[in-house]
Amino acid sequence: MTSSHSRGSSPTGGRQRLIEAALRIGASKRSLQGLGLRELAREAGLNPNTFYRHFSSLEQLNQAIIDELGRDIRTNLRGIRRTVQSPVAEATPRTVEYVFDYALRNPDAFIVAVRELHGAIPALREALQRMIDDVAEETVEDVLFLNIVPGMKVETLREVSRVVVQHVFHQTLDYIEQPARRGQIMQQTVRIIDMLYAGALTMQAMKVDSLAELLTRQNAARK
Amino acid sequence: MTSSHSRGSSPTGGRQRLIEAALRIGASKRSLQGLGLRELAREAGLNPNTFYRHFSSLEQLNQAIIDELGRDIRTNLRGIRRTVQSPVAEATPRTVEYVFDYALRNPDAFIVAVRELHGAIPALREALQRMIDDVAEETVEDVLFLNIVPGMKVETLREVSRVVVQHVFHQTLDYIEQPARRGQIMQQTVRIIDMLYAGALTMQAMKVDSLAELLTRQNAARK
DNA sequence: ACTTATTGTATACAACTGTCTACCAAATGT
DNA sequence: ACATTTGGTAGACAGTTGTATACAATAAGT
Repeated sequence: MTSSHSRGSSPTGGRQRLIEAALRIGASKRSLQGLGLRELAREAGLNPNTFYRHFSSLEQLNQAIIDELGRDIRTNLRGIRRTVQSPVAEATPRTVEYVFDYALRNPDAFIVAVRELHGAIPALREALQRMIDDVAEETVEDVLFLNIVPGMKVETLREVSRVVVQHVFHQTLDYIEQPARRGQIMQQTVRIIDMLYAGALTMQAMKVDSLAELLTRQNAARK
Repeated sequence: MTSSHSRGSSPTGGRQRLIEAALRIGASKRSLQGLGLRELAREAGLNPNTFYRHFSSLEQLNQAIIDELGRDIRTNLRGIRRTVQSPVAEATPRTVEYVFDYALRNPDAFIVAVRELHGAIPALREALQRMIDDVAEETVEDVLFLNIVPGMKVETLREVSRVVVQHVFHQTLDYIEQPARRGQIMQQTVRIIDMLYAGALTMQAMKVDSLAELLTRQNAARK
């Protein structure tokens, strides 16, 4: 021990250090519920018991991480709406670019978030799913405002946007972990999004409810 | 202990029981790497040391689960190809229906698989991703053979199919966990798939590379 | 200046963990 | 018939975990 009984050695405040340690371990080693109080304190460079000064249980730590993650991601993604209203044609690629870049600057948070979206802690899972739904709802508003897909039914738009947000969210993991393929991943992600909206638009314009109908309709028109 | 020192009480073979116990715990409590040898044996109703009769380490257990999951899911999904060649228009809904039904009969396996796809064990993650890619590749072949989306570039088809398989895979979780919404989930999933293929088809037919191009092209045609 | 929170540390303890060695019984090959 | 392999059990070991109690030092309130 370098300087025992002195608090000056930890100027950062233990609470934040513990949360960061949890994200670090959760991103690399195990999932959030697997981590132990002592392992946590060790990673944070603190005495095990210091944990109890800030949280009364591991569950509360999870709750704190939920809040931290939710607030962080939400506010940052909300910032995108304002910065990216540029030319409408560039809305999707700019947004995806922004999200990926943000993910790259907070890799641990994103890795843990994606991981826990399918993880074993229901509370965490639900909180993350709610966040995705919120972001999707904002996306719907943006798409409506920018009139990107004119005349599409709001309900359909909502369905599609949820899938889009979920897909982008998942793709951030590949983007983080495969530096060599980042350009390709971003390009493909944008293409997939465009295809989804294009398909929804086409199916509605042709007044069909399935791909099969669309094809027979087109075949009929061709003759 | 009911009948010690007699093997007749466990007719099922311990190895399988351990794997099943691992899936059960992995699906409900923690992620796979988090589980302990003793907890495992307890769940399986075996002596902790029996574990060593079948696996020399927890890593080997993971490997065994990978094989088990991979083989199981792969062979079952392959069976779909043969049973579902019916009317082409019904190919997608029938396939999705089959997959969801299969997931419903093996919920633990699917929960663990989806969870570990984004989990902390690289080997497991890669194996599952490879499985998804394989299934996507088979899907490509099927789509080509049934001529569902005539004249689409194979490379595009591959991209789209990967996303489709991944999406369906994720949706199985919601399908399992939300009995009340099953009808809706299935219907939405099929719709999303149709939209994706429809969008890819439309964009290629119109010779555009983005949604924005498609819209300007359509606007021009309308005048 | 004196009390009181707040934040951190040290020590102790029971419970649990992975692993080792030794023992047991049924199945199997020859 | 007998030795060997296979699948299961029992007990013991050191290390780790969560938690409780007691103590120290800085910060803040009055």
